[in-house]
Amino acid sequence: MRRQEISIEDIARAAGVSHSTVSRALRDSTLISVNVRERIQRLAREMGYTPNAIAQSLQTRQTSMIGLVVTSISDPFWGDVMKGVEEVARESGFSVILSASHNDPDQEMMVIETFRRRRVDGILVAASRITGNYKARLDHIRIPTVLINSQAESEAGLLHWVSVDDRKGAQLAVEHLLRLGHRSIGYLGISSRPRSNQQRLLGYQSALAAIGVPFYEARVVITSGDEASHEEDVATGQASLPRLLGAGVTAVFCYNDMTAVGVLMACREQGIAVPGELSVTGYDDIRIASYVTPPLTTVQQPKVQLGSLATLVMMDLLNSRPGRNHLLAPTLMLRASTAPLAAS
Amino acid sequence: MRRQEISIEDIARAAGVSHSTVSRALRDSTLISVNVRERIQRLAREMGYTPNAIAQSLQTRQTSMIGLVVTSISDPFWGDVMKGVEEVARESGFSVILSASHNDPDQEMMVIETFRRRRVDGILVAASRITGNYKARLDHIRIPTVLINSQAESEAGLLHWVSVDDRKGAQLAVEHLLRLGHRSIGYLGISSRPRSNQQRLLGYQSALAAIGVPFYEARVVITSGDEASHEEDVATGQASLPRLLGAGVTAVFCYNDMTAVGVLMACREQGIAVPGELSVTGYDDIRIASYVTPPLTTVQQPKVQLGSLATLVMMDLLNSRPGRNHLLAPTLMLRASTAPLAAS
DNA sequence: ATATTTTATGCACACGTGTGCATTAGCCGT
DNA sequence: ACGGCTAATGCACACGTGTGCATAAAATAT
Repeated sequence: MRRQEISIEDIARAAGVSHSTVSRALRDSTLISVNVRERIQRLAREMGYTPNAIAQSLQTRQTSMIGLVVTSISDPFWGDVMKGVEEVARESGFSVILSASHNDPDQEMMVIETFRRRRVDGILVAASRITGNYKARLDHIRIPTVLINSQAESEAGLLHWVSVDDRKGAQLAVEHLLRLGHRSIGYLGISSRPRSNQQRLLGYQSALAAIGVPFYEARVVITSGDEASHEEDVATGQASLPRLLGAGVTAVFCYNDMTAVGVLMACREQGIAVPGELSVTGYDDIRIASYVTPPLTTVQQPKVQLGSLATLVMMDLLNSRPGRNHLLAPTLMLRASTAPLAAS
Repeated sequence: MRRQEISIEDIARAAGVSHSTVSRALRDSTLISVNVRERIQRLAREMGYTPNAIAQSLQTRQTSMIGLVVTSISDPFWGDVMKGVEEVARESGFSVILSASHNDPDQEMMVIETFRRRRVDGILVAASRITGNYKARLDHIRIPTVLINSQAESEAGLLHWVSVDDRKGAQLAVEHLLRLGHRSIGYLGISSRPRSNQQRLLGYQSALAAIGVPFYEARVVITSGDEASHEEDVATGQASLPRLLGAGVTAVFCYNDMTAVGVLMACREQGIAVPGELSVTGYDDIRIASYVTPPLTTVQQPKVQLGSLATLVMMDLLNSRPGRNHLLAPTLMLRASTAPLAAS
C-alpha cells in the first residue's frame, strides 16, 4: 500500500545515465558536467525525489541523529533543556530521538541500548543515574556521550559533561538569606537526585561556615522520593514544613521550586506569612516560580543553554575536535518570597 | 576512530556458517536446528552484538520511527502530549523523533520534509497550521499522519486526527459562570491559533444563547500574538484587562491558562479582587493553574491521553487497520478563581 | 597527426540485513 | 538397498546510496 518513493535509480533511468552520475550530480560533484548536473537536479525536483536518509546512513556510517535521554518528558525543566538541544541539533542538520528514563538506571540503559541499535551518532543523557557496573558497559559502547547535570559521582573516560554549579547556586541562595539577617536557615533536600542534593547541601554548609554560623543537623530535612515527579516534590515540601518549623528556622532553602511551592502551600494553610514570618527560596527558576504567590526568590539554572551547549560539545566530538566540559554558573533571581529577618 | 560494530557476518565467520544462517537464528527461525540456533545466539551475546537498525530498515522498508512536530518543545501543554506519545510509542517498539514548528507553517513543512527523508513510518503533528497549498503536498507524501488538536480548518483525505472538543470546553466554562449568576461575561481570545479560538468563541456564544443572554461584541477581545509563547500570552492577558473592564464584565473566560494568569496579575496590580470582583477562568489546566493565587478554575484537556491516543491511532494505521478519529471531551476543573456574582 | 593530459561517465563493490530458491544431508518407508 | 521426503543450510539478490577505479571521449600539447 505504501507507494514506492522514487530513487536515484529511477532518475537515472529517466535521464538515460547511470545511478552513479545521478548520485554525484545531486551532491554537486564537479566531476559531472554542468549541463548534465543541472538537468538531473531539475529532473529530481520534478519527480519529487527525496533522498533516502536510511540508505545514506548505511553507506556513510553516520545517521545524523542524536539520542536524548531525559528523566521526565513533561518536566518543564527538561523541556527547556530539550528546546536548547533541538535547536542546535537542527541547525547542524541533526535530528533528535527522544526517550524517558524515569530516573531509573535500568530504563536508562535500555534507552541507550535502543539508541545504539539505531546507530545514533551521539547520546545526550540528562540527570544520568548511571553508576559503577553500567559505566563499564557504556564505555564499551564507544558512542560519544555528553552528560547534562549528571547525578553520577565521578565522570571519567570518554564521557563528557555539561553541568550547572550546584554548590555555587546553593551558596548564592543561602548567602542571600544570611545577608537578610537570617541565622537559623533550614535545608529541604531530596535524596533521589543524589549528586545535586549533596552539592547543594555542601553549598549550604559552606555559606554558613564562611561567616561562622554553626551548622545544625536538625535544620536539614532530606526526603527520599523515587519518582522525581512534581506532585511528589510538592507533597514533600508540604509534609516537611512542620519539622523545619520545629527546628526553629526563619528561612528555608529548598531543593527545587516545586518543593518550595509545597512549603508555600503549607504556610498558607497554617497561616504563616511568607516572607513575613518565613523566607523561602526555590531552585531552578522554572516558569511557575514567577507566577506563584509570592513570586519565588530562586536560583536560575541556564536551562536552554545547558541543552544547547551540551549539543555544541557533541558537535565538537562528532567533528573529532576535543570536547570541553563546562560548569555553568547559576544566577540568583530576587523575588518576593524572601525578606529581612523580622525583629522578634 | 569509531570502532566497528560487529555484524552478523562476523558472527557467521566465528561460527563457521553463512550470514543467512545467523540472521535466521537470531530471528528464531525454525528453519535452523535448535542447537545451532542456540549456539549462535550465545555467540552473539558473548560478542556483544547489537543489530544494526539502519540496515534492517533499509531491507524491511520500515524504520519503526515516528516523527512528532510540536509548536513549542518547552510548552508544558505539549510536554504532556509528548509524554503520552513517547510512552505508547516505546511500548510498541517505536522511537520518536522530535522537532518544533514554532507555530509557523513553513517550518512545519520543513520538519515534515526532514521526517520524510528519514523515512519515518508515521507523522504526528501537534496544532498543525497546514492549509491549502501545503495540504496538497502533504497528501502527495503519503505518509500516515495524525493531527493532534489541529488548527487547520477541514481535515480530509488521508489525514487522521485526535482533538479535544474546544466548543464543548468553552460551553462548560461559560455555563459555569452563568450558573454563578454572571450575565456580563467577557471572552479573551488569541487569533494565532485560529481554529481553537474560533471554536471556543462559538462555545461561548452558544452557552450564552442557550439561556437567552444577549451577545455583545464589545465583550470579546481577540489579540493576534504570532509566537505562541508563554510570555506573550501573559502579556496579552495583562494588556487586555482594561478593555474588558471597560465593557463592564464581571467574569472573563480566557483562551488559555497563561492569559488568565496575565489577567490575574493585572487584577492584583490594580487592586481588583479575584474572584470577589471578577471571576476568571482559564483553559488547558496546565500545572501552573493549580499553584497560582487564586488557583484557577479551568477547562482540563486530557493532554497525556491526547498524545497516547493519537499514537494508538497511528499504530492502527501502521498495521493497516482503519484509523478512527477521536473528539475527546474536556472536563471543568473547579477551583477558586470563580465565585457567585456579588450583589452590587 | 599523434601522444598526452584532462574531463566525464559507467562499472562494480560496499554498507548490514532479510529471504526465495537451490542444494545437500539425513531420515524413513518399503 | 534404494527412492522419496523432510530438515538444514548456503547462494545470491534486494533494499538505496556513495565512491575508487577503469574507461571512453575530448581537449591540449608536441
